[in-house]
Amino acid sequence: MGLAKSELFTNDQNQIALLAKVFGHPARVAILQHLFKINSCVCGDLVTIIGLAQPTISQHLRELKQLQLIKGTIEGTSVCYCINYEKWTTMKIIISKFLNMDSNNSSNCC
Amino acid sequence: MGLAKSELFTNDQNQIALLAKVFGHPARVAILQHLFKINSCVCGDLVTIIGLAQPTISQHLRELKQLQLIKGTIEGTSVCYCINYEKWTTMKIIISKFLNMDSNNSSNCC
DNA sequence: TTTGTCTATTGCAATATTACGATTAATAAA
DNA sequence: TTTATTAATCGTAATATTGCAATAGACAAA
Repeated sequence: MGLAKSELFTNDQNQIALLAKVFGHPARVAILQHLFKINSCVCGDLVTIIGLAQPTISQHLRELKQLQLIKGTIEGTSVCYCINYEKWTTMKIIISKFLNMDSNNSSNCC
Repeated sequence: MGLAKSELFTNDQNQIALLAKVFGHPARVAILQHLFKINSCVCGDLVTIIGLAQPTISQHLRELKQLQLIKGTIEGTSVCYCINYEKWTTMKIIISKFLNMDSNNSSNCC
């Protein structure tokens, strides 16, 4: 079907999946890593840095923007992107909570 | 295309994406949460718990097994699944490192 | 052996994702 | 105004994902 049956799952489970999904492509990982590395806005040169076509990068940026993990500011003809640190922190709390499930119990039965 | 151009990215970026992808579906999130919750093997009742058809659950389990995040032990006619704590820890280190990129620099420019 | 139970696999339909060429929209510069 | 630059959107092709019915395979019990 290609469509997840999200009504079967809790809001928490759906939210974790939604956030994780955006990290599920190396281009979006690379974009985020670059934004953190330069620690300021990136205006335009992401296409050159990543190596994918401009519409493709634009599509990946839109997905990151939809989850508000990045912000875009219009600067003349170009657009400057940077990390939305507030949302990044919120996301990190949700994902970390999920990843640290093992801290309670760590006995392996098999 | 539907196919990521993984040759454009580093091994690190591809690995992060690959791991994140498996968490990008609420059913797999729910399966993992259940395995941690009961803290022992689950033999067979995952289909009842999740509410998806048996072949669908089997498919999700296979993806989790491929990344070795879970282990399956044959127990008579049924199969018992449990968390692979070692691999879980390895995965957690990789993802956490990625998520904590913001700890170095946290000044927002826009 | 036969029957029942449980899980994996196969095959397929519906939908999603990825990628990019072509185009559009917006602004800056000439 | 015209031209150039930059990014978003549209349209489309190729591939991936999700979900399930049907089937197969493995084992236990009768």
